Amino acid sequence: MSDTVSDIIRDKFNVLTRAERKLANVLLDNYPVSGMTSITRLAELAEVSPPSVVRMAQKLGFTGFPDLQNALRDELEATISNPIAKHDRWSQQAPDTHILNRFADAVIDNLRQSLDQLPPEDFDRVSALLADRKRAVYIVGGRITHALADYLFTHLQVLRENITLLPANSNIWPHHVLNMKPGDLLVIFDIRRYERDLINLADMAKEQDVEIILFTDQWGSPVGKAASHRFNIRIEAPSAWDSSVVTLFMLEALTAAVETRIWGVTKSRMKQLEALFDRRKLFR
Amino acid sequence: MSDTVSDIIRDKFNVLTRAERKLANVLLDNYPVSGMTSITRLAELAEVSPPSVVRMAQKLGFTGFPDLQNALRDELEATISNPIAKHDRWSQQAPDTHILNRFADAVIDNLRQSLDQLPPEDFDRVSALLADRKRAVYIVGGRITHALADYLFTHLQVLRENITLLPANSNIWPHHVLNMKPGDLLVIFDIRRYERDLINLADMAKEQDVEIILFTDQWGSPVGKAASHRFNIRIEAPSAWDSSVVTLFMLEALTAAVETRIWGVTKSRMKQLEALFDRRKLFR
DNA sequence: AGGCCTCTGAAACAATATTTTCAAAATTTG
DNA sequence: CAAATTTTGAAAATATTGTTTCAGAGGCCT
Repeated sequence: MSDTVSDIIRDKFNVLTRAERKLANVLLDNYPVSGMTSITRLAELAEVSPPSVVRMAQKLGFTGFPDLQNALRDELEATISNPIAKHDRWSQQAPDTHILNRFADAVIDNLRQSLDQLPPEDFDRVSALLADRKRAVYIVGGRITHALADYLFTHLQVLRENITLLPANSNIWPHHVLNMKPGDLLVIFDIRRYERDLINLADMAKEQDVEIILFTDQWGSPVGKAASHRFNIRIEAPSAWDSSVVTLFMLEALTAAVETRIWGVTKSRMKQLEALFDRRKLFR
Repeated sequence: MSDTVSDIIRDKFNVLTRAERKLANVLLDNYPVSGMTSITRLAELAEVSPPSVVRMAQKLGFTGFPDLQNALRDELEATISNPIAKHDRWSQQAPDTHILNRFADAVIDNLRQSLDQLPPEDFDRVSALLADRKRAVYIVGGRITHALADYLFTHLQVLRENITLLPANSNIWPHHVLNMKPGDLLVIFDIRRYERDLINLADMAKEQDVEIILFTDQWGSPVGKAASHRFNIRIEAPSAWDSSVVTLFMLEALTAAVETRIWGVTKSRMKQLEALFDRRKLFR
């Protein structure tokens, strides 16, 4: 890799003129952000004239000031960007363009950006709610997200009692709303295309003072208005569909957090479950 | 201290328009360096017009684009000049030890190792099999993996005809075996604890010359003996359970690969599906 | 399906930024 | 010390960026 701008400046410092050295000092001080202004302000800052800035840029080997500025920005980007985003190839054996690698890129990007947007306190608040055993939990998904709802249900059900998975058929949702008490939780999955029935359900539940936890995409389902907690998850993928990978990630992390909070309860439930399985000889 | 630009963007994300959201995404991706270019290049990057950039800047409360850019630069300076602040953006929000970060580490590790172990040719062979419309596809999962089976089913069903999801109840599996013809495919999910009924099912299917595709963990389900294709996936997680995230990743990548192979068929099926949905007014 | 409304980008325009020119100031050299 | 040389910034020229206007596109509602 070639030299950084600061390397070049230090290299050529002794052939710089008085005005140019003033500039060099300003650039190196608070590097490289100080170089991210206009040539005019940089000149003012160094108390030299704009032409001096141009001359120095050219002396350092750039075609002009914008060229130097681009170099600075690229360096900055390399410094700041996340190390996890920088990988060579996921599957060393497959070419970059193989769907596996393209998918891996997309998913990691989604993960990084989703985490970036999620304040940990929000996450903690939701895990606390789910760990509150006085609150019944209802879970519902849409056409595609039904499998995710199912997954969360399967896991939460082991952790604690009072978990209900609403059926796919929306006709009988009102029956379940009937059972909901104030303070209960309704976990809704709604990813574009947003489903009409889910909005109705959310509104009905809201009227009963049920707290709604929503998993949606970065654009945000209209259910968001009724929700008290919202996870906006990036779902982009090199495919005709969206990716649910990061959503599943959130569910697992959430499950793990709840598990930690009520480990006493969970532990004894898991033991009991083991015993039941043993009696049925379900596993080998 | 006042809000950062990224806070403002997230706050107002739901009142942003389509073009503005594209921009917001570009800005938040590689934040805040991506905002340090000219308005023209930023617009190009987000594939919107320069005026949209100005409008968004004003919507966010700045007088214009330069004003927003100054705010970004000030933030950048504050971040960089503070030696204690980590440049790692994940940990800016959550400490390293937060379950979210630990989970993310684990998942990325799982992904890397799973991809390393998977010869791309194997992956391609399986996607070719699933794209072969002469073969019927049966899908079955266990207690935990049932949701994954469901997910694969939902997606494959749109791609092509002749997909069947076996019910959770193993009593009626033999009925389905009865229908399987030589060359048909049986996709089995079996992750520890391996389930007894799945082995029986695999054996029965094998006797009918059905090709078995197995998704399992790094230790390998006993179904592996009967399987002609096997995905060994890392499933470790900082939790009492295993993680299904990478398995879901594989399913999505596989779906995307199949989709590419039979795009002609898939496209017309998707169109038809859209029309059916429209008639039902399922979505808003 | 049609009308209303919001959103969007092309193009014109305005404001800056960057570069060039050139003469004066500073520095070096004999 | 004065002439030659280099360096410098004011000002003009040029290039680019940022903003406004406005007509048409596209979405949303009835």
